[in-house]
Amino acid sequence: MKRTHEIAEIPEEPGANVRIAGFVENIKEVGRLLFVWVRDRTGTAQLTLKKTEADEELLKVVRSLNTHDVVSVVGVVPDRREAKVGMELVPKEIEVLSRAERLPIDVTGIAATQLDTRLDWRAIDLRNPKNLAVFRIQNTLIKGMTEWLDSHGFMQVFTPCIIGAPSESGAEMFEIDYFGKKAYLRQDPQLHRQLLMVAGFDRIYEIGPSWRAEPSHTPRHLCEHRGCAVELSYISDELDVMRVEEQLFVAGLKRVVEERNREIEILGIELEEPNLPIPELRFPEIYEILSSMGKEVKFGEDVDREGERLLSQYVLEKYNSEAFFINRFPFAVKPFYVMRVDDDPIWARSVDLIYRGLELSSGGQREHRYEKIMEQVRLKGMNPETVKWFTEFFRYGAPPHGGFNIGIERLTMAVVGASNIREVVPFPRAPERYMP
RNA sequence: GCCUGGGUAGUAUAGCCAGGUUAGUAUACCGGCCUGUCGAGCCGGUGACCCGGGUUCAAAUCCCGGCCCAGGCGCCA
Repeated sequence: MKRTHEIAEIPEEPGANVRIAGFVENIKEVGRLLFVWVRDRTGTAQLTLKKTEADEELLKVVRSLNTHDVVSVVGVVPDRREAKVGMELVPKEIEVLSRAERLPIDVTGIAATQLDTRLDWRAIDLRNPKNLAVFRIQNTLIKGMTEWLDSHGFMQVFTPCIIGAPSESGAEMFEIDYFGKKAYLRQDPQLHRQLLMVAGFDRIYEIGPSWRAEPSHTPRHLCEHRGCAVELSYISDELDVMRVEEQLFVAGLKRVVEERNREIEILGIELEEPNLPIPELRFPEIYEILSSMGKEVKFGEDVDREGERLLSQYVLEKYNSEAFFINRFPFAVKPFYVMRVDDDPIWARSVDLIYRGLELSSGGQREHRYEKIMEQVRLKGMNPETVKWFTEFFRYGAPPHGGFNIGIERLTMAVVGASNIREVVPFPRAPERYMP
């Protein structure tokens, strides 16, 4: 191997011999001394050479170094550590594994490069330790969530990404050629998850991508995003779904608070687990709340972005919570498969989770009664034939069920305080970007 | 898709409204100096007006078209 230790693992004892490897971060010459900073994913080490004492060959190598060259270094831990950047080593041997030209972007933050240019050079941009911190946090969120799901009886499954019929909702789908026939990339795995409830799988989750062919030019939309989608059976109503969702959500955040102090510090963010239960606001009361805040929304209509922000503010002031549920959306603005409130059917048992002013998920209770589903297909003005592949199954027994899909990038974005969702995707897909 | 703003060295910006000598600055890069730097410092150097058309004696600057970006809205995860 080209190394014996990652940089953070370099032992403290003077005289210890190690071999590390990483990118050259900086080279400085001060008087009779030469400093080389080498960084790997765990941290930075400073190589210190005294020009008067160092080996000629070694000096030659050091003088030839450029920042971002990839090197492997054999070195010794010195008696006295004076470097403030991290570990210090006296190098004995430096092997250059790869040479770097001048970087096309700034990764230090001194002349910070704009996001779009950074994304052109993403693999290099991702060398910025702040970016690594973002993905470590994302990884920890997912770990916290999947461990919670696994330990609460949920089974991970994978439903198809390629689907044969355009789905129910209004979102545009990417069309693909499927052996000469039209097929589509799913815009949500939700209908197939419901079919697994019909199958009696009972409690499932899926982490996977969805695609939207919407030319959305906003800091919070992607054409390709990933969700943690959960579906469960034998619920009494949508409140059972909310209780699962909030525990899952907190399990992810808790894990980050517990394990990612260093990354939280690198990013300079603040993070607290929300208290449970997460407050719930319902239609039509929401109209009154907004009205009291000076915003009038017509009865039966959805709230817009401004309304969403006002509700976030309301919840923060009244409940001191950064997260809240919106429940009982107007059926008019929701797809055919949601369950309406039987004795007040203009409202649906349809739930969004909002966190730090951002919509993280949609979900709720689904309609499992065949006649009701067909009635709602008609109410939405859909051709029953196009959804028959889905609806037919409900003639043969379906448990009451519900679920939700938490947008992983949205969640990550809110947690790390990113101003653009593309920051939290290694290689984001947006209307004008599909490379690299 | 609509609205607003923008595109100047590798990167980030000033200049544009009131068109006119070598297009300023920071950083990166190259060279030099400096007995411990840690966003090191100091000196010197290389390096740029998005593309196409138009107005004009003269265009980075004004006009038209295109491409691209940011933000807001819509839609949503």
